[in-house]
Amino acid sequence: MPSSKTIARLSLYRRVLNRLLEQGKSNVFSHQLAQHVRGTAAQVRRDVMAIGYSGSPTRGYDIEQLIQSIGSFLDDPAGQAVALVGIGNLGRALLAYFSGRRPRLSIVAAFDTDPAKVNRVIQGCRCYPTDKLAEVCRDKHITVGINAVPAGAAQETAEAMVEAGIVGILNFAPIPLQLPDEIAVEDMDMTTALEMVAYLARQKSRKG
Amino acid sequence: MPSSKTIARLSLYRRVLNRLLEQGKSNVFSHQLAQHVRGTAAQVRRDVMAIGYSGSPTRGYDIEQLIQSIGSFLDDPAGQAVALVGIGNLGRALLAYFSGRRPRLSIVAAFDTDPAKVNRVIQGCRCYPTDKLAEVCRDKHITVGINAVPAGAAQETAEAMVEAGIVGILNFAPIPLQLPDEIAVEDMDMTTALEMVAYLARQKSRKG
DNA sequence: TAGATTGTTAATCGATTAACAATC
DNA sequence: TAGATTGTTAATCGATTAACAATC
Repeated sequence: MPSSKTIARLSLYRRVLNRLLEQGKSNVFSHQLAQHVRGTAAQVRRDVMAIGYSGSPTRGYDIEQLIQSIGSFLDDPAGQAVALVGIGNLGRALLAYFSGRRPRLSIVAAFDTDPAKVNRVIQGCRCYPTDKLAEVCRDKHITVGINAVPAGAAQETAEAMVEAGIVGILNFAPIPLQLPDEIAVEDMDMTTALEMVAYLARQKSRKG
Repeated sequence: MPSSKTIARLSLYRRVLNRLLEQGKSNVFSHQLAQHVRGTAAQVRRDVMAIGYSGSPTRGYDIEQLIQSIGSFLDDPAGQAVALVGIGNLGRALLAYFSGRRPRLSIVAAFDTDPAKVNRVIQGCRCYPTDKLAEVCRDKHITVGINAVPAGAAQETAEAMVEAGIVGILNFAPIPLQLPDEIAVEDMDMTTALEMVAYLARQKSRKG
């Protein structure tokens, strides 16, 4: 049972490895991979060991095999269906990112309360009215949700998601949701991230 | 010199405190604030101590004073101007979030290579062609940038930002940027976040 | 005063770093 | 074989937790 940080790094490794594969490379050393992800070689080795894959002292890691190891660790073999709630600008950007791109983890339904937005197909994804959430989630076996509604509606939307059987929520609302502990919540806090980068930028420019 | 995690938590505390203030509350105990941010009371007390503010044993923290303490710690008194590069769906969502909302940290210019998008005003923010980046950043004293361009253009865009004098970048590209250490970079990795929430959801539903 | 909370110190826990033997 | 890298173990570092005195 690796830590959630290890999970996050594995996800990133996989994307970098896929790009290296596209560039025609077949193997990679821990320090090379570390450089691409702004990490350390020891960290990479620990993470790879955690999923039970082994490298070779002279060739490092076989990229294709490592990608497959990460996949069999991170991905649900049966696939996981994702619901997006909130079809504003952010929602549409998320549809472009996650609709139909990856077979094992893909947005299969979008929801909004605005009647003008429903019953359309955006980025290949069908849009439904939010009050059909429970019904559609049941029919499509959706277990993961993305909450991209305005701040004021975020808490009640999240509760409706839980009601609909969703057990993991990617949350874009600027304030943490109050949900039962059985629900996995990951906050994408853009305000905090911007304030942090602004603070760190000021510290850096003071030094330099 | 608090850790970057402390910085992130302070940013979140401030938003929660502002909402409590709107609800008419004037003071808050560490465990109450902790509950709102899914943290611990001890953590809250440590963070507050780190910025030199003190509470009272009987009344906890004065909300208005604590907000002000956090502000004088996090915010640049002179304000920091932010540039957004990439006016797609994501960029427009970011403009809605960050354009003109907060006087001390606000997007003051947006950039895109698409001629159809420039020389307009979106969410009160003027749009420029990307090749004017250096010029506009100099004129408007911009030190912070948001990178919201498509993945393929992310690295060269980030380099142009650095060239233009930007020292802190909020990055939405799915692969880490290769930049000098003097630049503060914060990654908003939506792919990792979604994969992580999907993984954790599966673990939770296995248990339950 | 009694009671709950705060700030502070000591103990614990986990993660990172460093050192080293094993391997191709 | 020589050399660089891997996997493993011990040492260090930092952060969290627990215990306690100070305070309103």
